[in-house]
Amino acid sequence: MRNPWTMKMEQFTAFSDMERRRLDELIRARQDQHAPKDDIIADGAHSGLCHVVLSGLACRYKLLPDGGRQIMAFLIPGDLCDAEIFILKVMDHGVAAITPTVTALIPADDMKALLRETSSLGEALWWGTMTDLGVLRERIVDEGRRDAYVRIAHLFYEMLVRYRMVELTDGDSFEFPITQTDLADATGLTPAHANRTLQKLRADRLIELSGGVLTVLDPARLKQAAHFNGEYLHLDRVHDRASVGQRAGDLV
Amino acid sequence: MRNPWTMKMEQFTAFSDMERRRLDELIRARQDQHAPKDDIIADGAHSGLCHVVLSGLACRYKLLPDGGRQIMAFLIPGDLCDAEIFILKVMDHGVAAITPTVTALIPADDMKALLRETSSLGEALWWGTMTDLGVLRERIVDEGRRDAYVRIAHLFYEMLVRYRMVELTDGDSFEFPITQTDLADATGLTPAHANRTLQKLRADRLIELSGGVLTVLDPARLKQAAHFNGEYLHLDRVHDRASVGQRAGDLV
DNA sequence: CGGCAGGTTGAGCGGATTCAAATACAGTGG
DNA sequence: CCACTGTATTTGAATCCGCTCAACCTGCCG
Repeated sequence: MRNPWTMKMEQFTAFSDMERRRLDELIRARQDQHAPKDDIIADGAHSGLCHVVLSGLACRYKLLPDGGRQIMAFLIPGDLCDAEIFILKVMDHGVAAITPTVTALIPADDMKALLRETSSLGEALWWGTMTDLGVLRERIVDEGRRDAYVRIAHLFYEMLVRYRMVELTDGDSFEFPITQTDLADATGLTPAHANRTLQKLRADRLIELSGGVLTVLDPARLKQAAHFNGEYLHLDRVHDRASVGQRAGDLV
Repeated sequence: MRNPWTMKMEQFTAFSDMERRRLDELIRARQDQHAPKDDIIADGAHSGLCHVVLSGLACRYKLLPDGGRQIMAFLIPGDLCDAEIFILKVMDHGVAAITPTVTALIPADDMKALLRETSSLGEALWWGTMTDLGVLRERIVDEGRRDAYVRIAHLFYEMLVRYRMVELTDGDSFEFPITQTDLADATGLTPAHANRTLQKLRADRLIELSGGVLTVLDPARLKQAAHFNGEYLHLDRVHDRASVGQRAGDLV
């Protein structure tokens, strides 16, 4: 059982056994637990530590002067929370746990040392960052030009692909325990309207969402409803892995 | 007169004279001109060349199945169009010229060679990428939680800061020759509504926009109206430069 | 002069919001 | 086992921001 960080990066690059062991060491050395609603990284912080989500669910967010909140990204196992730590002084947003979340803490210096040793990691980090950029751009299209129905459908389909990358899907189901308030904050809707739209998706038999588990009933139809085109996730370089499950690349 | 790329990166890092000369060489070696509406980089392309905007105005965009367009970012002199070229197979969006635009073409291999020579450039590229991420996140807040008035005000104030970084402002004026259609596509509004909102901004004496020149009449009030907090641009590490003009950092 | 792109304006519509109240549900303590 | 509590979800009605679609204007250029 590989750790989700390595697993995600192997969507793009191939590590040697030695590299994999080094990554496992980094992940195992120091970990932290976070309760729901707690900040994993506070806005404005700079700890010198890199955070990788190992289990649970977290989000990047910004608080607004009027008390509102905008969730800019969901972070699932395998995701790096703060690539900016290498270069920037402070975080320009916060990262908070949504469910109980375990993170690995990696000293920035250790990471830099490893980056000098192995170019695969550098490439994988660069790939991860470029993919994050792609995801953000897609979200801008969502909020700018797609209505609530398509927007939520798009988010759900993207999450299906991302969870499959780290082999946390069970068929077309996966644990995604967000509240409708979270969903509203992520999509730029009000909770009331997110609720109504969710009901339409359920009525159309595209998804089921209850008990914190999201089930995609018809991936092909959801993909179509979401106007989803997965190029922005850049899974086209996935190399063959001895994976028992389905491959994320098949969804894009 | 330094080139705008170097100038922008020097907001963050300090180059030696030798590094500056090498950068100038790279910029001068090969350039290209682009007419308005022409693609500088097509969606799906992969040329092995990096593009840096030297003059003019361009945008990142995606076309939608219904014929709509979403502009995800404006690219001004000094901006790198395609950092993804180092690692990804294809572009997941297009870059098009808005006005006649001159770009420098840098072979990815030359760039990589220079990256090995000097760590300053690597840091500056990483900083640029992290800043791009920050800008995208801020745009998500714009479209998700701010109304048309604040959204446009925010865009204009951000552009003021960015233009000042590369010393292309004349006081609080700068050339920003976008059509209202472009503005609408960038903010997720319709041209009609962008027009009405623009008129409110003019009526409130916050800005003037005509003849392709945007003048910020009252930076402090515009900043307030835009709910602008410039942390996400990460100008806090700006080192002292012998700049004759105003400093972008003063605006954030 | 005609054509065209960009800008402006108006009327009517609708998706999403606001605000409120009702309902479901899990956890907790009596 | 059942009230009690707090949180999440659901529903309703009124309202509004921004959209649609259309017409009209302006300046520029061939």
